[in-house]
Amino acid sequence: MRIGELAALVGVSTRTVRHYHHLGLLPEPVRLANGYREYRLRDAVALARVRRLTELGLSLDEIRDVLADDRGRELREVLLELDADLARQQEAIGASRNRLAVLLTETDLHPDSTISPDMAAVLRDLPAEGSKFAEIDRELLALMDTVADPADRARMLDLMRPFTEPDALARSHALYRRLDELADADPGDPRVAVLAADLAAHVPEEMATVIVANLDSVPEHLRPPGSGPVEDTEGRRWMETMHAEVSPAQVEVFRLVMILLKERM
Amino acid sequence: MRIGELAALVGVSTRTVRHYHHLGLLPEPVRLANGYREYRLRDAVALARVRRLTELGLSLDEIRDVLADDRGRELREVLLELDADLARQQEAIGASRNRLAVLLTETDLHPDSTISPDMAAVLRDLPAEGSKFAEIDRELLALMDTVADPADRARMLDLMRPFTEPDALARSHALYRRLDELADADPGDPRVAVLAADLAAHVPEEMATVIVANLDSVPEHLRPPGSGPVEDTEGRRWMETMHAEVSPAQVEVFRLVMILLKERM
DNA sequence: TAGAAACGTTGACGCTACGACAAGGTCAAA
DNA sequence: TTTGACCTTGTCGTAGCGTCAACGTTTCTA
Repeated sequence: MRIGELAALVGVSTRTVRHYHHLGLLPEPVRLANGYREYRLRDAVALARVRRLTELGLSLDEIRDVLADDRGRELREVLLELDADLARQQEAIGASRNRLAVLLTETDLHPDSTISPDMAAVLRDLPAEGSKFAEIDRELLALMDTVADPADRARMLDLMRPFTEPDALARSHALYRRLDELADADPGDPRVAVLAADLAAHVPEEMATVIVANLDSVPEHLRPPGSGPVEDTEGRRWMETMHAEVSPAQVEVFRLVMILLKERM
Repeated sequence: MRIGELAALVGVSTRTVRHYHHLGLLPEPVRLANGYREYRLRDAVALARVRRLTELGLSLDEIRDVLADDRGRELREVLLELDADLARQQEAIGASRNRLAVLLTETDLHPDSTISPDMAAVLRDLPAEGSKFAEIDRELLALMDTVADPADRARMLDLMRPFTEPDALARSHALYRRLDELADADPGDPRVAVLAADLAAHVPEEMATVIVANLDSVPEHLRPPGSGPVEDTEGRRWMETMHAEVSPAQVEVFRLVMILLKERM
């Protein structure tokens, strides 16, 4: 029997047979005078054995180990491990399909599959309307939605709910507009302190708690207890990471908001 | 934001980020004077988007297509296809686990996982007892068990059942011994025709039917209607492929058996 | 009997989605 | 000043073969 017949008999390619020779999974048979490999029935049996094991999901390395240790509980252990692995895969696939099912039912409304439907609803209720800072908030929300784990995500959605009510929404946009107006202002501008107070008042109790609890993720220069105007570079760089050009006055607003929220606790 | 922060924020390695740049999944951000990449929030959002899609099981190529065509039913089609694919995988894994479960309960009795438990039982009932031809039959059975599809496998097991009865077994071994005895005999030996007749008589009706129906898988020189002794090389090479050294007399026995089975129809 | 088609041989590169180096340059703290 | 934690590009490795390339052998056909 030559390599093509053998391969056809067992249902693999000749390349596969040679590959198994190369890895030592299948002994090299005798060669004819012309250099062709000459196989016998036992080779077909051995090859079929290897195939069965691969179809069970064993890696070729594992198969080599099994064939080496030949017979014994070694195989049993490998199979048990394999079964556990397959169980995990099944779970993972099931989870993926669940997410897919949700996406597929919602994808007509929101063709962006990279955010959850719940968050998509929130984002729809919080339009940016041309404000740079509103856009930042939207991006932050989208990011946290994809990055946070499900529990945090649910918590965050809870926190955002108050902002989707109509009059809260109107107030938000007024505040965004006042922030945008400070683009060319000085940090000492009288509007800064007023806006900071209004912003802090606009933050619901629960969200304020969360913000204060996470103050250490805010750069040093924006954090209370600090006094005096923010040094330009540091806080500004952080804010600009958030994608927009930020003026010193705007940076100062956020520093004051942080202080006010902290004091409210 | 530098690459390390970005990666940590989204939960991937820096290598992954650079890989996505290389594949064009993520735009290269501006470089600082020192050559470092400087990221902004939008990059984190984009990266998180890619991650979501990979976690859904899309390949990076598919993601690039989705991002290029951006928005639209394109994505929906990909997701539907993906879901079908995952369903297939689930089925395949389920089938594997079923086979594994069977194997794991039977593996104590038969530590060879490459043959089905049913066939293992048949092989246990058909010991070779030192006969070369019995060994060939065993190997053929093992091979067909791993290569054939389930329906054929079940059919084959049915066909083999008569041979596992005690007195059929005894008769089989007597015949195997007589075959072995012809190792050095001449094709014209008087025992040849007698043994062929006894062998043919030993084959149950159903199996004879199957053999005759598949005569075309038997090499030319062993097939009826032929007369006169088999030409040495062809049939012999085929028999030897079956792993044992075969004498011309033994080859002739099989040729006669084929003729007798055909006549019986 | 010649040529083509269908086999066989070895060797090398390609594919996925990065991980793990190497061999450097940059930057902040000790 | 040195150490350590970053950053840069580039290359090799992974699993299980598919798919050439470049060549020799066998077999069928005109």
